[in-house]
Amino acid sequence: MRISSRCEYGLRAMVFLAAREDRRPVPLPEIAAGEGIPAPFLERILARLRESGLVKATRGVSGGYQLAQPAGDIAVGDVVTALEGPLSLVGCVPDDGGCERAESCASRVAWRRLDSAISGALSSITLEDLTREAVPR
Amino acid sequence: MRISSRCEYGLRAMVFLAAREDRRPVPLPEIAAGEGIPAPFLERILARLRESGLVKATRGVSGGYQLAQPAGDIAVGDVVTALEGPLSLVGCVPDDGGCERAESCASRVAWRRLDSAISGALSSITLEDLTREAVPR
DNA sequence: CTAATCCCAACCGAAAAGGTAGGCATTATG
DNA sequence: CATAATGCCTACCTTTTCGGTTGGGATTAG
Repeated sequence: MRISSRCEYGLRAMVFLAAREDRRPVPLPEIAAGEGIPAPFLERILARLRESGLVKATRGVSGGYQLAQPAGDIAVGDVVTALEGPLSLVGCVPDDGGCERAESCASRVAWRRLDSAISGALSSITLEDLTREAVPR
Repeated sequence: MRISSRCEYGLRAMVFLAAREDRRPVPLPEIAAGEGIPAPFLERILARLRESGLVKATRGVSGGYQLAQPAGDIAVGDVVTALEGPLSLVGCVPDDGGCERAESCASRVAWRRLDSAISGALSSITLEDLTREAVPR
């Protein structure tokens, strides 16, 4: 089980934006260079984040991207969900997807516990938390 | 983030074996039919589980598969790891993979916490736990 | 006007997922 | 010994996803 590059890059970009205390838009090439992410790829990642309402973009000269909400209001899980789609480990978690065995399925118990462990971890960490923990160089 | 069918099937098969209190080998077609898994696919899944020492196989007539260890000694994480490979969310978790930013990387903090949440959940549930929780029909 | 910037659609190669087909090796049982 | 049930193995196939590129268009500050 591996986090996709898309998701990894996306979180890095969000943290990068969160670390910019000045609230002016940051141009994409600057994020890409700062984080070592291929620019065209990052562009599509930011498009998804924008569609999910996590960042807002300003076009034209001196435009760029900013967080759409305070860093403390954006959880890591919001970023992951925006980029990976809804977190669903198996078809029957969290909702039984029409599988008639679901109620008596022992395996499902395991996936549900895993699901809540993941959801808990991802929703409890905000971008603000991460910028505080980063060691400045 | 989704569990692969391979992994889902694998856990179901393991629980199926664990539920067999009689310790005689269970033929593959019986597992496949009982769990609704394509037999040739299940065969390759069981091969991996055997290579990892989680099940043992007996060939020939009246052969089949059995758990290689008591159900209480096999954690769900063992099954997942056997089928999915080592659980590594990103290249730098749990070990920095030569990334010189790793020490000061804010995102890594998030992945590490997620990693420990997942590892904790997967290692704390055994097959025995699951067979106890299953609702018999 | 022009250069910087975001926006968008199409394409591409590689890998993995999910599954199938067919044949070989082993062994309990009659 | 013959046979049928079983596990073991290799190769193949189709579809989807991943990671990324190309090329062009729309917007806007200076």
